[in-house]
Amino acid sequence: MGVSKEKALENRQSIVDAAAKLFRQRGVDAVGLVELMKEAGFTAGGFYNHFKSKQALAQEVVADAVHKAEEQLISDLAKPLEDGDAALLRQMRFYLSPSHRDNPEHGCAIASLATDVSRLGVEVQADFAAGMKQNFERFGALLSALPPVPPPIEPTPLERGMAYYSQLVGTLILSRAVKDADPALSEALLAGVRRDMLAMLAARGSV
Amino acid sequence: MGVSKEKALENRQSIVDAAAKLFRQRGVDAVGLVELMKEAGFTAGGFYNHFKSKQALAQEVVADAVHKAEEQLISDLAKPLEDGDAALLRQMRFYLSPSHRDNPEHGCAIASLATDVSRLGVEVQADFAAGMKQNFERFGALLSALPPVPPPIEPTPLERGMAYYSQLVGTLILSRAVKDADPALSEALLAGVRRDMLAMLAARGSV
DNA sequence: TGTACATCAGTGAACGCGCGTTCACTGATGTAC
DNA sequence: TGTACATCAGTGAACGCGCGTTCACTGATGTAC
Repeated sequence: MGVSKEKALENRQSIVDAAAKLFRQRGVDAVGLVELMKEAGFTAGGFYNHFKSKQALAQEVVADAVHKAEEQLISDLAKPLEDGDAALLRQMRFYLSPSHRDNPEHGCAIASLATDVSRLGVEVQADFAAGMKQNFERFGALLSALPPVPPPIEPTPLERGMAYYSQLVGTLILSRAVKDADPALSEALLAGVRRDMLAMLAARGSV
Repeated sequence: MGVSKEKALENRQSIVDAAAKLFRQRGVDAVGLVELMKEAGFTAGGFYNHFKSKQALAQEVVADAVHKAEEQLISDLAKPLEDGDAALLRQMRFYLSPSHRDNPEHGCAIASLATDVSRLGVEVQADFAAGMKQNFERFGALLSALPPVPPPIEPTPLERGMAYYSQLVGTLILSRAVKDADPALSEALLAGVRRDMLAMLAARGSV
C-alpha cells in the first residue's frame, strides 16, 4: 500500500494499543493475531513488519503498561493538595470499584496480566516485576505517613506496601473470577474489602 | 482392551487427578488432551469414554478441588486443641510459603485457577464461587474470635474474612508471577506480607 | 456351570480447524542523481 | 526540480502444526440362556 515512516510508527502503536486492550480482557493466549490485527485496523500478514513474534509483542505490551503506570504515578505525586491518607483512600476506592473490575482494558495491568506473565518468559517477567516493585514502594511511601502499627511487630513501609497492594490485586482478581456466575458475591467482595481496608486506615490514620 | 467397571472408574479418576495437577501448574488452555491422557497413563482417544468435552473435565476438576478443600476444612476444624489464632497463623504461614508457591499442583486451587475460571463458563464459575465463599466464611469465623477492630469502623467477620483470604491469594499469585525473573522479589513479597499479617494479628489478638 | 453374545474402555489414526508464521506481490514513500 | 529506482508497510493466500474431537477397531468384561 505504501505508507510514510511516520504513519507506520502510528500503525505500530495501534497494534500495541489493540493488544494491550485484548490481552487484558481475555489473556494473551486467547487472542489470535488475525483478530488482533483486525482490531488494530489491518490484515494479519503485516504484523511481522513490526514485531519479531507474538511473544515479542506481549513483552512490549507489558513494558508499555508498566511505563504508563509510572507516568500516572508521577502525575499523581504532583497533586500537592492531597495528603497521603486521601490518596490511599481514593486509589483503593477506584481499584476495588465495579467499574475497574468490569474494564480490565483500562485498569491495572499487573492484575489483568499476572497469570499470563508466569508463562511468557523471563524478559516479560522482569518488566512485570519492575512494575510490581514500583507499586509496592509507592503504597509503602503513602502508608509510612500513617502512625506506626502498635507493637510488638512493626512492619517496614515496604512490607506494608506489599501487603496493601497484594490485597488490592487479589480482591480484584477474585471479584472478576466469579462476576458472571455470582455477581452478588463479586459485589460483596469488593464492598467488603473496601470496608475492611477503610477500617484499617481509620484505625491507624486520621481518615 | 477390556476393563472392569471398577477399574474404569479408577481410570477416570486418574484422568481427573492428572488434570488437577497439570491445570494448576500451567492453566487449562496450555494443557492438551494428548499430554493430559499420557500423564494419566492412557492414549488420547479414550478421553471421550469418560467426559463429554475438555470443558466438562475442567468443570469437574474445579468442583473436585472445591470439594476436597471442604473436606480439609472439616478435618481442620476437628483439631480441638488449637485456638483460632494458632490456626490463622499456621494457615497463613503455609499459604505464603515458598513451598506453596512452587507447588501449585498440591496447593490452593482458588489461587491457581482464578484466571482460567473467568473464561470457563458459568457452571465452572459457580463451583468456584462456592469454594471462595467457603474460605471467606472460614477465615471470617477464625478472625471473629479476635478482639474487634478499634472504632470508628468495625467490619463484619465476613468482611474481615474476605480481606484476609484475598490478601493471601493476591500475594501468592504475584509471587508466582515473578518467581523466575526476580526470585529475590518473590521471596521478599512472601516474607513481607507474612510479617505484615503477623503484625496485624499481633496487634489485634494475643499471638 | 458353560457357552454365545453384547457391551464398552481403551487404542491410535484421522479429521477439521484455528493458530502463529511465511511468502509473493502491490504501490506509495523516500532516495539518488 | 524532475526522473528512475529502491525500500518497505500492508495485503491476503498459503504453510505446517497442534489442538479438540471423531472413528473403526480390539478384546476382556458382564450378561443371557
